[in-house]
Amino acid sequence: MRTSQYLLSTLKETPASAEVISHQFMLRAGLIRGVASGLYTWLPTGVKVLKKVENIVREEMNRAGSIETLMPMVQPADLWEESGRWEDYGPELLRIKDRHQRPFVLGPTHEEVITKLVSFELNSYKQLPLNLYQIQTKFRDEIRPRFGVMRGREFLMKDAYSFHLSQDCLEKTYQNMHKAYCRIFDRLGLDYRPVLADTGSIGGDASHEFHVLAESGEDDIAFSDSSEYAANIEKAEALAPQGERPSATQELTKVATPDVHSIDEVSAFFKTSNDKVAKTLLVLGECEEGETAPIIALVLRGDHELNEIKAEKIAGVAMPLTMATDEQISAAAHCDAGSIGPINLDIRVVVDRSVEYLNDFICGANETGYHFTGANFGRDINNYEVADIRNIVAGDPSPCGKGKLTIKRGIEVGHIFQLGDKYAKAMGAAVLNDSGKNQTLTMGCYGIGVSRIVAAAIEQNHDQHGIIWPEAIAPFKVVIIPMNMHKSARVKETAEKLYAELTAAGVEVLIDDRKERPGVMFKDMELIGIPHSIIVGERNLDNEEVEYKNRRSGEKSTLKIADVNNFITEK
RNA sequence: CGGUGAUUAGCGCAGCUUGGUAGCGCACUUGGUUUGGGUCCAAGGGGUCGCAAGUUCGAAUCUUGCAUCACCGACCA
Repeated sequence: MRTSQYLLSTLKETPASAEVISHQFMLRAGLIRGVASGLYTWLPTGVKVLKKVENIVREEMNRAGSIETLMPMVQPADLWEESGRWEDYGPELLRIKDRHQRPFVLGPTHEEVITKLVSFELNSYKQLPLNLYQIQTKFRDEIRPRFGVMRGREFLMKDAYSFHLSQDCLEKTYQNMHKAYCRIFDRLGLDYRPVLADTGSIGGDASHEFHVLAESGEDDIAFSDSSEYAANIEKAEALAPQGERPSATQELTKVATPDVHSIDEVSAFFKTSNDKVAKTLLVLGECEEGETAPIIALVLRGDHELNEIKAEKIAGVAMPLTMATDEQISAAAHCDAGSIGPINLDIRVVVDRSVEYLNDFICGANETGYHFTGANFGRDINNYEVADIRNIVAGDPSPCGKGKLTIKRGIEVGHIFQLGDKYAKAMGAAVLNDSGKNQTLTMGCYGIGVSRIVAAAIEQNHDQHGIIWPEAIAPFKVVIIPMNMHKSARVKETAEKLYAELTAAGVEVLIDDRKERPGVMFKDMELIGIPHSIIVGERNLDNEEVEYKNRRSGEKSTLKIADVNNFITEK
């Protein structure tokens, strides 16, 4: 490709709307342009990268025995009514009508379509297991799109669905997909980790997310420092403290604490630390429609944060988790939010494992402006349940039993999980088994955010000058940068010869044949992040040489012109 | 959806307080100059100042409403 005949579209300045580095470089290097919030046009260079990611995903899915299909983005509403998600999915599902006023949705995912398909196409156990995938555009009407294509509303996704008669068979495919995902991210050249993930409402143990590690990631990942254990913080279990709870040494004492509300204020008032204070949050419990929701108290140590996923899983707690309003708080605890405590509270009380271990702690007295000191379980509080409801913090013991946890940020680029029979049951996907009986299928589903990978790769591979593409997904492998080609016939001739040779050898090569000063070319090519540069200048031609520069290492060397082709081809 | 801020040329911004014919840098075009790290000089083209209403002789500027965008929060297979 010649830059003179290409659409390079680089920007010198960073558009003000781009917050994260990948978004800035994607705009500056001419990979994407915004069209509306969360919607982007992919420019030629961006498309080249996107296609490379897509092809690696496709090759490895094919290799793993998955079969490519393509489903429509626009899906009829009745499929979603059949699965129950027309009601459940919420406003993230974009609902549209056709000219006949018939309702449709823009597909945020394709479980409905694929399961319906399979229910028609499969009749016999002999056709199982089956694993189908597609690489296709999804639309999710995110509340807040951000970070460019990292969280866009329209994005490219690879989604695969597998169908089985037995859990055993599903687990085999699941493991196979796990391996295929590792191969994909290995080939992409990314620093990634498979981590245990929450399975949502489906339950079961088997769900993994694949995270690219980067500071700008939106998820917290917990790692053991001495084992392979890694889990999304939503999922990571906080173990109960070891040993016996220390016994009570103080009397329960009510202390006036005027204008003291937050945990920080409480611990400052009592000149102690947050971990000696219990905070009590009131949430709504489940109830029948029209009834008044019961209120449930969740008690955490002052220095810990509530894990909403864990809290939602407690039987009787409303899903989604809903905090009580001020009115509900004063009705249930007879005080303001800043003075709630578990003592003499006549509602259901769930305390975190770490709280139960406390002795002589401080908590609200359920009377506005008062706190208790010297609170103790067993003596002052007897009616309570214990559960794991907090986020783990760095330094907690690993749930696997080995080592302590550290926390890093990750970008979720893949997610695999075992779906069970939720959709198969709803959409009537069943086959005759070997005893001639109708049997509902069990499913797995496996997603990769293809467009998000492009952004994640940049987050992980850049410097102050621009992108440093991993070799496998670079838009071009090599760029030829001629110095003052329009002045020097020798330079032009050599650059053109190398361009022809490399092109003939099947190398993706870009030649910068613009009439630009060298500095402009260098800056642009570094911004775009092409891994290898060949610089052709008068300076080296007398020796039949050109200069080579590596984008990642910065390493420079001179090459004999005759050796360039082999040198680049072997890279 | 709550909070914050923004909206003036393709991009980055000034002008608004104190109303009076719309500016700067980059990019673009032309000519010259320069040529191994975003040269320099000159001349150009490009904007009904987000939209609507109001105040006023006169509105980018003041008032009101709306829209869009971004950030923080909540939310998120």
